[in-house]
Amino acid sequence: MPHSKTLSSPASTAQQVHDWLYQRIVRGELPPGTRISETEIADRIGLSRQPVREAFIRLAGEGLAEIRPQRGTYIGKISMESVLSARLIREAVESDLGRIVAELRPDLQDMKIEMAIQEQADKDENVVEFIASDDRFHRAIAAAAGQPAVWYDLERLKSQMNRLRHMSMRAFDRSETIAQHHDILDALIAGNATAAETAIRIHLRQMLTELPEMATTYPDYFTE
Amino acid sequence: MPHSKTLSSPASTAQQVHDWLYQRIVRGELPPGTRISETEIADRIGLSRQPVREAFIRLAGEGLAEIRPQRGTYIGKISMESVLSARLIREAVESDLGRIVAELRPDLQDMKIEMAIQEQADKDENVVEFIASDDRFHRAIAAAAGQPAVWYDLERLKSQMNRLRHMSMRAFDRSETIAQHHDILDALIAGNATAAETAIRIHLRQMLTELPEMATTYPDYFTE
DNA sequence: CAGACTTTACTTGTATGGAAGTATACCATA
DNA sequence: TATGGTATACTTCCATACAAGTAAAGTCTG
Repeated sequence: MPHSKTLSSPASTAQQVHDWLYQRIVRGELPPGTRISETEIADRIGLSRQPVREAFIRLAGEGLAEIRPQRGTYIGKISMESVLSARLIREAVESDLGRIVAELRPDLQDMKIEMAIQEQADKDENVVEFIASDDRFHRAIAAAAGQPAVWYDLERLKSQMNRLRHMSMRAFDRSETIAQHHDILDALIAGNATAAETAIRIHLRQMLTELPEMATTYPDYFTE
Repeated sequence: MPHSKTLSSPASTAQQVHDWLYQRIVRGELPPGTRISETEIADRIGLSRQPVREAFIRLAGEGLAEIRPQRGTYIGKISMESVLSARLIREAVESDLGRIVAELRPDLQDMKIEMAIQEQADKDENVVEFIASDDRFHRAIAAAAGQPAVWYDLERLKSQMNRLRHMSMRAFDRSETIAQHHDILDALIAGNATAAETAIRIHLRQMLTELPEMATTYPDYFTE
């Protein structure tokens, strides 16, 4: 859920449908190119088309679905271009945030905890939990830099990348990710801004090598 | 329009309503906090509530409107936090892009043209055209870096900032913006990566001084 | 058999009616 | 006058019906 009602509202039906589909898409349970239908989903969960339709509109706005009028709605394929764009943005932003954190030298207990969670999830081969912890690790960087709102913006871009990772995490080793996270955390704790920036840039460039391999393995899931 | 159907589709009614409202919001014609109603707008433009409603949903997804169930829909106020977040992201990303452009040393004729347009728009006090050219100037940086897709992502973040600028451009002098653009362009042409990064960071930090003044001038338009 | 046409079964888009909830004006009551 | 209950006029939400368009299967014709 990108920014689901943090509290109070019981969440409208349309919102619930959206969140449900969002999770399934990002986790790869609904592969790119899958056809989805307003009526079919509405019947399946016992609703009218209207709330389902509104969920589709939201998903399309997030770039996760493509509505082709009078033709059908499809789970959006992963745009190579937009993933590369999101990656570049993350590298630029998070390396800046890393410098800030290294200079502030705040408490980083949260990040240490996430490291432990990741190591456990790696042993258990629990991919979903591993990625969730990875997200929290990176979010903690923004929070430590005093810029928690930045993460909300990055999160939107990350949705496309997360779809990739749910596919690739089985193929690519998580141990390297963990090692890179350690490098980042060490540099932050040491208060070495330059080392932190370097470690973050290296970490986020990892995808540049993974992406082409993914594209050849699952060519149908990509466009461009 | 964020990424309106680039071609082909005659654009659905809902899409047209969305684009219409989008322009009015970003240009400040619909001030933050304004109440809008499905039925009222539908009646005014001779449509049913459905397409209007769907336009509202899109706008809410872009953070430009706030739908309060059973209470009403309002033009979103400008979140201080999210503007600062967007600003930080732009600084990080565009300074990286600036380094790339300075090293590539591509043709920058487009940007020179925009400079001329800005100077003319300044004389004419044509705020809308000035901001449009400003956008194209920054987009050209991304294009020159070989990363045109990055601009699409930044554009979404910029929508909030543009609302501010349409308000502030009358109050703040455009001449300083033009001077800073010249500094950026000079550094890019000279191929000086460090100077380009510095010039871009200075330019994008401008808002840090403008924002507090705006917030005290129009307190009702902001939250947080 | 090949090809153009027609039918048919889908799809999303729009219109409309009512359901559920909120806020305000009104009015009775102390 | 002040206060609390109640009707009323809104709002968005959901369900349903129909309109417009697409695509593919079937059918007729040469």
